[in-house]
Amino acid sequence: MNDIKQFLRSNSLRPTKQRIVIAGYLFDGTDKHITAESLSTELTKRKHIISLATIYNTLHDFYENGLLKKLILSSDRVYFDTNTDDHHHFYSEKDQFLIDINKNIKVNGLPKTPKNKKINKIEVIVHLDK
Amino acid sequence: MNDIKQFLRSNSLRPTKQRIVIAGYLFDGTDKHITAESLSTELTKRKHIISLATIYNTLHDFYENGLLKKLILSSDRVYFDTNTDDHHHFYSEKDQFLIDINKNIKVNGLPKTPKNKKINKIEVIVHLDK
DNA sequence: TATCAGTTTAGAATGATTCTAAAGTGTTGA
DNA sequence: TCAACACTTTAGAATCATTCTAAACTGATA
Repeated sequence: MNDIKQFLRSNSLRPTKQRIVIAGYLFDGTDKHITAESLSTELTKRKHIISLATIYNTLHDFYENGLLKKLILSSDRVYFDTNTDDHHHFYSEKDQFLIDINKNIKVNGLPKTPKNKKINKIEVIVHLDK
Repeated sequence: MNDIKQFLRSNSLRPTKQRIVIAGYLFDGTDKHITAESLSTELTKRKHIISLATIYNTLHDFYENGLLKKLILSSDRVYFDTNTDDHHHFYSEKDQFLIDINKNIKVNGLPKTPKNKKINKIEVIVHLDK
């Protein structure tokens, strides 16, 4: 709990009740893929009632501070990933199925980066099913 | 024009006025990345007034019939790509910048596909800037 | 050319996300 | 310890891409 406060502070986030609860859940040591909706459901299940607006704010704040990765996989919801290491994903739209690929993937044969641009990150999505 | 009609028919799409216009624009030989909005703007510029609903319907129909690729890159709009070959993309969210990578990319080191799943496609997105 | 299934369309509805502005709360300095 | 204020939270409204509805229209067929 004080760990969490310190953790938030060290990421320039004021440790409010809500952020402490959310961070406590998200960063419990197990990698998680969540959406605003799924996070809200999970917190409610644990008797922590936090408004959706705050959940959106918090996910955004955590993302902006590098505590979460944002995944754009579907047009109807945004996923966040608590694993912020460089990694990739298996994804099944049909089954809402999302698994990290932590193995070291190599992408070979990339052409020259467009003029005046820098590569920020390379994302590999392995789409399953159809 | 009759080419386009045949083209639509051969893809089990009834060649309506609107579809002919849209297909004529989309499949003119040059690869295009479009959104419903950008397509609407482009058609309006060419004096072809087609309702947004029809534009959405048509993009969806073309996609369902394999004439377009769908690209989920941003949470606030869906891109379609007239290049349906296996290929990848450079993408800059900041600049709404999207370029095909047609070179042969190889992704090495993928782990085993999850049980009972089949790989549908592998998508590589090279994110530029930040 | 009549008929009808497939299409188009205006306008309403949807739903995730963002915005607003008012009330609440960490933090800081004295 | 506490006043003061900047930062947060929140309910509810607003936004906006996309989908839905159901009525009018049209390509295909016989």
